[in-house]
Amino acid sequence: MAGIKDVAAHAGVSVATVSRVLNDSPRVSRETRDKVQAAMRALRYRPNAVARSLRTEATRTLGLIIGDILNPFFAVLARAVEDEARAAGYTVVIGNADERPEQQDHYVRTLLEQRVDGLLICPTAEITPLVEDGVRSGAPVVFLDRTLPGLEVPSVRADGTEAIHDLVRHIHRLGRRRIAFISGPELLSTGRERTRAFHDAMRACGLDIPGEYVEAGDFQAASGRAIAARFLDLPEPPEVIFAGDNLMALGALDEIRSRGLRIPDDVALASFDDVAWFVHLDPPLTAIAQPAEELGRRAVRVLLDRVEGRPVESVVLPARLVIRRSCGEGETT
Amino acid sequence: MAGIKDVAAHAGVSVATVSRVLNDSPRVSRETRDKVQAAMRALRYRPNAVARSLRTEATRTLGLIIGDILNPFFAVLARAVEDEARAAGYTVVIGNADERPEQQDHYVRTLLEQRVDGLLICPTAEITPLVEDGVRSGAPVVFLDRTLPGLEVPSVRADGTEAIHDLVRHIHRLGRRRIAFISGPELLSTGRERTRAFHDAMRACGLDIPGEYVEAGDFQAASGRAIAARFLDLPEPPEVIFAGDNLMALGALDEIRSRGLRIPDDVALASFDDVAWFVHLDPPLTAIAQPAEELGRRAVRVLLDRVEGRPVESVVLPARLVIRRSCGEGETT
DNA sequence: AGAGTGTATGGAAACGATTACATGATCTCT
DNA sequence: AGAGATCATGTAATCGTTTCCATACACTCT
Repeated sequence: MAGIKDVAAHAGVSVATVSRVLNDSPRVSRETRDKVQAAMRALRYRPNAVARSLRTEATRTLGLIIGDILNPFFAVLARAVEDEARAAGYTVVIGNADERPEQQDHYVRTLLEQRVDGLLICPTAEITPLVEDGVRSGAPVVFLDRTLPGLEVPSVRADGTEAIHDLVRHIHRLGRRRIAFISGPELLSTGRERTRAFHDAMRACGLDIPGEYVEAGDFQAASGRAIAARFLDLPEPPEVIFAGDNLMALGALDEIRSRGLRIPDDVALASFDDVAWFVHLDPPLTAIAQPAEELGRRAVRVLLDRVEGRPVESVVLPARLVIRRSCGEGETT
Repeated sequence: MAGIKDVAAHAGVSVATVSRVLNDSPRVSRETRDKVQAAMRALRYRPNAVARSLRTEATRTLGLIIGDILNPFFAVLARAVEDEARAAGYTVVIGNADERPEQQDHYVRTLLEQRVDGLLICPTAEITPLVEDGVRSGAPVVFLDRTLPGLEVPSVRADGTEAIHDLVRHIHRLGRRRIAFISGPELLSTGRERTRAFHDAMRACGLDIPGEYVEAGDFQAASGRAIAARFLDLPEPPEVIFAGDNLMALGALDEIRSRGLRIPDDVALASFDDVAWFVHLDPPLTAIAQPAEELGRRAVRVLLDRVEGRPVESVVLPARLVIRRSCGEGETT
């Protein structure tokens, strides 16, 4: 493949000059520029980004490590990150951690070796030595959606506390009292935060939470289904099941349906995470919507602030309750 | 950041030796290896993939350009591609063309400059000069899901013809005759193929297709809804609406619901593309499932065959009909 | 006319790895 | 014991850019 040298030879100038037109420096005359550009076209020249990156120590590439592309929440996040990055002239490499720490590590290693200019991580579970190391040695990292305690890393995330209070109040007003919660893993900041908010909200409404009414899943559909089954098998089953993310809500939905129970008459269902097609379910699912696109965009901006040496600040955006029909009707908000 | 030189100095050996342990060449003694590895750890050395790629002319990176991450079909595809590539020691960079030719071009340009070792493209619409150029100048490209006529490029795709015949027969057996089709864009090979198969299948069943019963959308939800609306406004509306992809099916579903029509009693609905949550709709949607994971995996293998100089062959996998309840019941297959 | 100021260009050294070739040491075989 | 093979290691060129510095020329100004 043609290189800058070939172009220079073809145009009868030096490589320095070619490089200058490549980076459109003003220090080059009209005619020379034309001559060089003609040569580039003639040779179908494509700049070699690898060589350029080696020299400039910048790849104009961002890494994004997410939990799972198949989870619509992350898909939306990824999409937003990509759009914002492209607008700023960056490419993004997406790594699918599949919620597994080793695989997350695989990607931080690879992306670091790839010398991405910045790294957006939705941390899976606990802090791994590799991540800690990377952060300490100054890699420009920003946490997205989830945080890791004990590390000085800026983060961009949604806070669902307020929305969870709204949800519990909404349910309470509809006259239901026995609410069970399928929580997320204790290891994830989002899991902890939601569990805590749920407890607080229940207390604020004067509601009781029997020990068997809270159980932790792993943010995957299967665990949601299994836990919902245990809830429904209880001598006094809950009137409402609240799932800590959209996949577990789906699992719970399956279990409820397979028992021939009606929603919301026999048992109500609500979900943290709103995804596009919840509205198509019957009944449409009441859910807590995180501002996913906004999170993605803001994360890129914060990361670029870090990369380009501007002061950075963490961002927390509120989630909001979207009332549909799966917890009952007859209320206007 | 520490480079190979620093490691060499720290370990008291030459850079060549360090490089050798890096690529674990057998030509290095036990003790030297240990010494070097110790130095690497001490300096937190991370090989610079950029430099390595420049020298070796290989990036161990694959590019994947898809229509839209938010479309679950592509998400599954992307996921499978990633998994297979990782297993083979490659990283993949995903580009979101958003079904826009300019954006697709943006990514082929970027990825080519990035010197990816191979490129998987789900071509958006017609052939652009850039793609044609790239292919002609020998870039290792494989088309995925869709093909582009007139270019000698291996492709991996699903063939829905048989499944569409099955669907039409299924509907016919249930006693419905008036079937309308929301087709995809004529410019896309998948759009053309499905339309053609639909016509053939109808003819084979001795069914008529009035001109107003076939209209082309753009594979996005909004167009599906608009077209479904026109179908339902016809003096003699169809008994079945068959959508050319999952997003348009969703649009059609919205329109049907908003008119208070029942599925399948008032009008039946079927979709090309099966996505995980169709099963959760009420009623669960009858659909044609493409072997998306398999397509993704095979595409990577074909691409790597090209990259690594083995003989390549295009792959066509059959899609299959998944009968649920949205076209009516009472049939066992 | 000579000094000073710009402007367009070229030469050559980096960037961080890989690798062909050279070298010296040790071993094996007759 | 010396020739040759094998082994561990080092030296230096190279990949395709960017960019610092030097240079040569054309102006302008006094």
